[in-house]
Formats: sequence, C-alpha cells, structure tokens
Amino acid sequence: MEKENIIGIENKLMLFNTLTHKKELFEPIHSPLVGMYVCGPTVYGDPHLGHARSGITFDIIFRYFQHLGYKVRYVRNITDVGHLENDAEEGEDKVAKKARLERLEPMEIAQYYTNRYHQFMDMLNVKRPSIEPQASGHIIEQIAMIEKILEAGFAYEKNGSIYFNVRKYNTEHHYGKLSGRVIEDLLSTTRSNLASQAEKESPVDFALWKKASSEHIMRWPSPWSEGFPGWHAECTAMSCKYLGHPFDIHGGGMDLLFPHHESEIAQAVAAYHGDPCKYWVHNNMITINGQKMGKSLGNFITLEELFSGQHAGLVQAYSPMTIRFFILQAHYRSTLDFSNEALLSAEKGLQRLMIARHTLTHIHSSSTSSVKTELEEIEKKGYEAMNDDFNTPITIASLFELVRLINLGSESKVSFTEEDKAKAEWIYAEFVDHILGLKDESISDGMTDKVDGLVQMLLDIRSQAKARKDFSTSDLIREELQELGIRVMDGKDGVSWQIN
RNA sequence: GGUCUCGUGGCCGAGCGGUUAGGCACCGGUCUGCAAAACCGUUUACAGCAGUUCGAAUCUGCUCGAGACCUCCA
Repeated sequence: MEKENIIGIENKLMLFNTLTHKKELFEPIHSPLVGMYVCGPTVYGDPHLGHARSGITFDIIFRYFQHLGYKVRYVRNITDVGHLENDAEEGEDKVAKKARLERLEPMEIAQYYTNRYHQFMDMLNVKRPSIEPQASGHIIEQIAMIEKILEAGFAYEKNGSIYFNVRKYNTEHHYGKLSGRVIEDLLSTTRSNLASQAEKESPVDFALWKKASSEHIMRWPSPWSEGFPGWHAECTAMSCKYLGHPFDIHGGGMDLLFPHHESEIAQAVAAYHGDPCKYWVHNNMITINGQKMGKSLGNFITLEELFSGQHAGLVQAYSPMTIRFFILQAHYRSTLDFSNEALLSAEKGLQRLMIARHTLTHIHSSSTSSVKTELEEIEKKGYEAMNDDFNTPITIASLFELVRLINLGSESKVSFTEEDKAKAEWIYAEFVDHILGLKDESISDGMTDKVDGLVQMLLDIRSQAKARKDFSTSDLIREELQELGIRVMDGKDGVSWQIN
C-alpha cells in the first residue's frame, strides 16, 4: 500500500473497455474512489472452473486498484432469484427448480450454494467483495427501477408482467452498443415460437417483471402482480444503489455480454438517463478440448473435483494455488484451454517460484551488487505489465527472471547485497502476495516446527552414516522418508528435503 | 444464417512492425557413494497463399481450420 513507491505508474493504467473495443487510460470518476460491480454466481450449483476464472480475474483488478492506492468499493452480487432456465413462460427459476428437485426451500438452496461459493473462493485466495447483495433482498429497489422505466415510457405491461420495449428504446438510444448486435438481425434470429413471445410485443423485448404462475414458489408483491423480477433487473438496481450512477467498472464473463449486459445498459439509460458505468470489463472463457466449459454442455469441472482429483478427466488433484496460478498464466481476455498437462506444468512452475523465495533467505550477502539493475528492471517490468490491462502472464514471466537470479545467487554466480535481498523479498511481497495473491501452500499448521525437528534429526543420523560410508543405513533412512512422502535431496551445500 | 474472436515451437501461453517472452517437457552440463531432486545452459515457432514495407508472428486481402454469442451459463 505504500503509495510513494509506485507514484507515477498509477496514472498509466490502461484497461480494455469492451464498450469502445480498445484499451483506455483508467481514470476514476471520483478519484481516489473506485466503484466496481461484477456479476456474481447464480447460486443453484457448485462453483466450477469458470467461476474461478472470473473470481480471480476481478480479484486481481480489485487487488491492483487497492495496491495503487485507490479506495475501492467492490460489489459482487448473488443471483438467487429471477434467473430462468430459459426465456419462455414455462421457464423455471434456476434456484426454484433445484429446490423442487432436492425438496428444499429455495432459500436453503441459495444459502447452501452461496456458502459453497464462498468456501471455494476463499480457498483460491479470492478476497471477499466490499458488498455482496442478493437479488432477493433487493426486490423493492428493482420494482422502483421498473417503475422509472415505465414512467420513461420504455416498458409496457401485459397480463401482470412488465416487458422492456427494446424497439422503442432503440429509436432514441442504441440497443446493441456493447455487444455489437443489430436489432434487425436480432429480430430475424430470435426464437419467436416460444409461448412467452406471444405476450411480448417483440421477440427482442425482455422481461423486467414476470407474473408468477400458480406453481411458482418464489414470488413477491408488486404494483402489477405477484411475481418476480427479470434477470437483468437486479444488476442495474443493485449496482446503482451501492455505487451511484454512473460508476467506474462493470465486469463479468464474456458470455454475459449479450443479452445481460446489453440489457443492463438499456435499463440504466431508461431509468437513470445514462450509461451505468464508464468501463466494461469481460473475462474470457475456460475451454476444455477447445470447447467452452459450460453448464449446458455438461463438460464443466467443479472446484471440489479439481481440488480432490475426483473426476474422470483428472489424473490427480490440483491445489487451489495451482489453479490460481494456471489462470493467471493466461491473460484474462484470452480463452484458456484446460488440460492435465497444462495444470501439471503450472503446478511445477508455481513450486519453483515459491521455492526460490526460501532460497533467497539462504543467499550469503556480499558487499557489492551485480544484480541491482536487474532487480529494478524486474520490478519495473512487473508493474508495466500490470498497467497494460492486467497482463499477469508477463508479470509472472518477470518473476521467473527473479527466480533465475536468486538461484544464480545461491550458487554465488551473482552477488546480492543485503539491500538486494531486501529488494527481492519486497518484490515477492508486492507481486506474489499482494497483487497476484499467491499463497505459499507449504506453510501450514503448528506441527511444522516439530516435523522440521524430526526430519532434521533423521538427516543428521543419515549424514553420520554417510560419513562412515555406511550407505545401507543412509539409503534406508532416505527410502523410509520417501515412503512417508518426504523427499531427501543431497545438494552441494548439504542436505535438504521437502514434503511432496 | 447473422455478429465477432482466434489459429505461435512437443504442450500451455505472452507478443500488436525491427530486440531471448515465460512456464512445463526434451536434450547437454554441474552437483552426487549411488539415486533423485535442484540448478545452469540450449534446441524446436508463428495455419497457407499473395500484398504493403528497408524490415511482418505483428498491417491488408484471400483460402483453410477452430471457437464464442444470437436460449441458461463466469
């Protein structure tokens, strides 16, 4: 947080704005305050790799803004109502459907999966947002927003349901400005044979409020009918409630671009007379065998499966930090292809990065430095990469240059002063801990010291055996430890070990 | 069909006109009683064709291939 160390850089942060389709200089509307809203999960199923990607992407953005010294209000919603299976009238609410299938109260489902989401995001070291509003807790705000849209004349009522009049809106504004959709094309490609379409004046219209059918459990009173809000309503109502209007950044997965975010813009313009936000930021998808990992395709892997290895497609379990590192090794706007091979290499790479930090502490400091300039370059490159639309792969690449330097230092091929060592540790703290949020998973419980002592004792005995060329004893100790999952490594400067 | 994105070495993945990305794997070396690990070093690219340019993975056009959105999805 020491702002003075990065002054001058903070004003050069470029981020890609989906709305303008180019990288723009980031300038908060009310600096040093930053308001960011991100579409969170619909809580009717276990979190999967896709949730990890958007969670981590915006966690990095959140962390980096804070790092630059901004005061960030980060709002990420929980969708627990209004998200229908499809847009048809017979479309069932996702949460309600799950509740019916599991014979539970809908709110039990929502709470259960919200908890699960939190649990797994915590494991991934994703910081909790400043505010996490639930759609069901903001029905009043949504109704108020819908009323404003009605007053503005951009919505109409039909049998107790309220629909947004996209075509009328499009005569005065531009429906499609974010997604690049052209309304005429939409009219010709939207499925219009569904039952609900009959109620709409146009197939491109979307629901703001739906009258609940008799069997629909999740329902609230409104001026128009007992019913529930449309999917897009919550984000506009809640983002503007907590961040004002307009706010700085709206984020989410690329798959939400249309119709969700496009419709959010329309709602905000209609209700509050202006775009909801200044910058739109979208993370790309994770693919598996080149195909999007998605619910409808049934090819997604949950985080629980990933962390436990319990999935037919996984050759082993992968730790949360391996997943985090894997995701950060790709730029957030690129698709990222999932494979065991890629995950395995991420695991090894992360390990190397983390081990070097320990190696650093063992470097004998010298009075002269041969790495000072390089350390400065590494730090500079790291920041420049982050400032260039959060290019974490390059930031990580620069950290591996640091790894190389540290390893050379440990072999006395380059020389570190005390100051250099402090600088290197500083880079680790800044980039690895604070910005990238990578935790060292080898540091754990209170037993660590005792295990250290025990292993060290065995290794001392082994060293004595080796000294008198009693290799059968020394090998026995090595093998027994190996059995326990502790690997013994004879190096130039003595014996080291690690738990596999 | 419409809109859009992308094709980089064995794999993942940066790159946005001229410089080694990086990780993993491979290979060579160092270390070692042996082994493993670790470390150091190094090889293999820009889908194809044509064009612009002194110079193109990077710009333009065409061809081929892959994917996303248009219905719910991060």
